[in-house]
Amino acid sequence: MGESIRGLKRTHMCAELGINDVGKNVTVMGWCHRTRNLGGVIFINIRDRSGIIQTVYNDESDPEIFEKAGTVRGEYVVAVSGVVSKRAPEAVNPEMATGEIEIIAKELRILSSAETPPMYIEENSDVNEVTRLKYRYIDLRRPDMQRNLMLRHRISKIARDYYDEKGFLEIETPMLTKSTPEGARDYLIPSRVHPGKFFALPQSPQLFKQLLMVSGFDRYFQIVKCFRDEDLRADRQPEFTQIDLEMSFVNVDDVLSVNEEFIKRLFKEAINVDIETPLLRMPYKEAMERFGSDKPDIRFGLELVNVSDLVENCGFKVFSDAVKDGGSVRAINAKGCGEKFKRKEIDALVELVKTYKAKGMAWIVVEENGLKSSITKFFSEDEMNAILQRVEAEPGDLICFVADKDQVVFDSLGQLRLEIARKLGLTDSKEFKLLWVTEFPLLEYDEEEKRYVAKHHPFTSPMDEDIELLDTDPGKVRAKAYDMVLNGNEIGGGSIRIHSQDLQSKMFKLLGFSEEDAWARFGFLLEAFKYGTPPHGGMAFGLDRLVMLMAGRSSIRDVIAFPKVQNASCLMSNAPDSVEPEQLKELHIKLDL
RNA sequence: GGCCCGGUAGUUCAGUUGGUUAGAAUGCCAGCCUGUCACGCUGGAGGUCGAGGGUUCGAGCCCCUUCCGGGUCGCCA
Repeated sequence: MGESIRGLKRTHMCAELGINDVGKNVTVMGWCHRTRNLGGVIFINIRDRSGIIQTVYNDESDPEIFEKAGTVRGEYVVAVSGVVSKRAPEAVNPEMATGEIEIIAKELRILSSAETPPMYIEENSDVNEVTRLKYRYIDLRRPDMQRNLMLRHRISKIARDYYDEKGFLEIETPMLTKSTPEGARDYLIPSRVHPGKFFALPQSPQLFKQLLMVSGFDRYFQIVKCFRDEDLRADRQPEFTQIDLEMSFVNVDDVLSVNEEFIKRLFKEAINVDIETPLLRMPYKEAMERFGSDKPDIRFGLELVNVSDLVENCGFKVFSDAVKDGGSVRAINAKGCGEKFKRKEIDALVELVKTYKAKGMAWIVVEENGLKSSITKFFSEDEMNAILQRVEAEPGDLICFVADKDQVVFDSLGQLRLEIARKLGLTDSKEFKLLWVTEFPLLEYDEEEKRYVAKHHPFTSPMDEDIELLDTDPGKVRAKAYDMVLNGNEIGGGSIRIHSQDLQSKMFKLLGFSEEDAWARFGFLLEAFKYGTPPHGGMAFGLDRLVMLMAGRSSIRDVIAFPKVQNASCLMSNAPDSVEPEQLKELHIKLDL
């Protein structure tokens, strides 16, 4: 049981106080961060979300309050009234924001006692994530977690202000929507009123925001939860938040410029980082060829080099066959790594590329007086020299090759490039390199389903100059689609949408939907498009990822108050959980486990 | 669904070739201490070694199964 707060009013947050407040009577309230009992004097550090301040209790001057202070334990919630006083010069704590002052306590109330917490309340504590998430409310007391969520708030606030100023309206779209089988798995919600029928939680407000364009709202945005029932990753949660927006009467340039200005302003106002605009724009094809990724990390080089033409007729069948089978052979020159990396580390890189379906990785260590490699014997001296020249090899370098289908080569070397950069310490989380990746392919061929699927979504507009290819070579069609990429992370993406019915029908046909299928799934949108549709397009930012990167974290769980763990459950609330048979009966659901 | 890593005191970890009563630090409790700030000193309590089974004279350690967590591949229009 705690004491009453009656008669006390908080005057300041702990860390608001400073040297200018000396002499003032103040009241602070917060958690006991730490106590130091020296026998005749007790110090209690009080913590709230602003920070920490030291309060002092003296046996001689006030025995009653001193005795009470002696009973205070960690994480007790207390209210302290007293006088702000300047610390003696030798007692100043330069490590502390409020280290020049302290509160000489006149009144102490214990508002709530506390059991010993299951973890330390301190910056960057490396407590097991199970404990952190089970007791998330305590984990969130840690100063770094509080900063993360305060940064998240600030980012949302800046987004609202910015888009509001640019004429965007925040309009809510439904959470109970219709399942659309394309794309990610939906979270389903059974309908009590309609036995056997289900709502789906939105994977994104895509269709609704397009309808808002049909309605003439012209510019829409929303900070909105989205849901995807897929497996989790360090940067993927089943429920996540997007800054979602859509604009009418625009082309690609219009969308990119309004959003890169947002990012510029966001970085400046939230974390005081200057971003140069306009951002670099790189076509998808170039990103793949140079970086092996559609979300290239351009903080460092280590670019891919195509050596296919040099090895097409060489004696090393792995290389020559790859080229003859329509694939390629590409290399990364890991500068200086021939000297730095031990044989074991190189073997680990070989294992890494195998994860991405490469059958292996050939490598050459360039030494002062020769080459160390198992593949040199397959090449003539001229061939080898041409390769070394192409990759600009110098003594000390490690040259890594992958030969395979282009997609495998890109995937594996793209990941290899990131791994080498990490090992070399080239990825500074305080450095922010942004770019747009543009001209994505409209379609991807799905080997399993034996048909084309939309790379972005089926409403994405093809590029005007490629429309004719829709009939002849759909795989080559580029889309008016774009991603914003930050340090190798996709932080946002969008497209100009199709607003002509003819083109939309053609799209559905390409994707293998019959007219009936298309209408069954997206009829309300197609119907709407009949009644006057402006050209429109938009994008969405992944708020969680954006906050994560701006906070310098490597998991989005660190910027989400109550995240799910890898099996999509909540360790704190134990959701999802079973329900009463009556609830299922009402929903007309029988379990088949 | 696959692969990799992890689970030992409240917390973070150590634990040798399988061998006595499973240790350290920190936290917690008690006592002492009037300027500390990760206060200090002294003492104390605290363990289902994730769970189950097996091998063995003997298992924290070896084997099998399983649960939990993390990373990742697949998946994520």
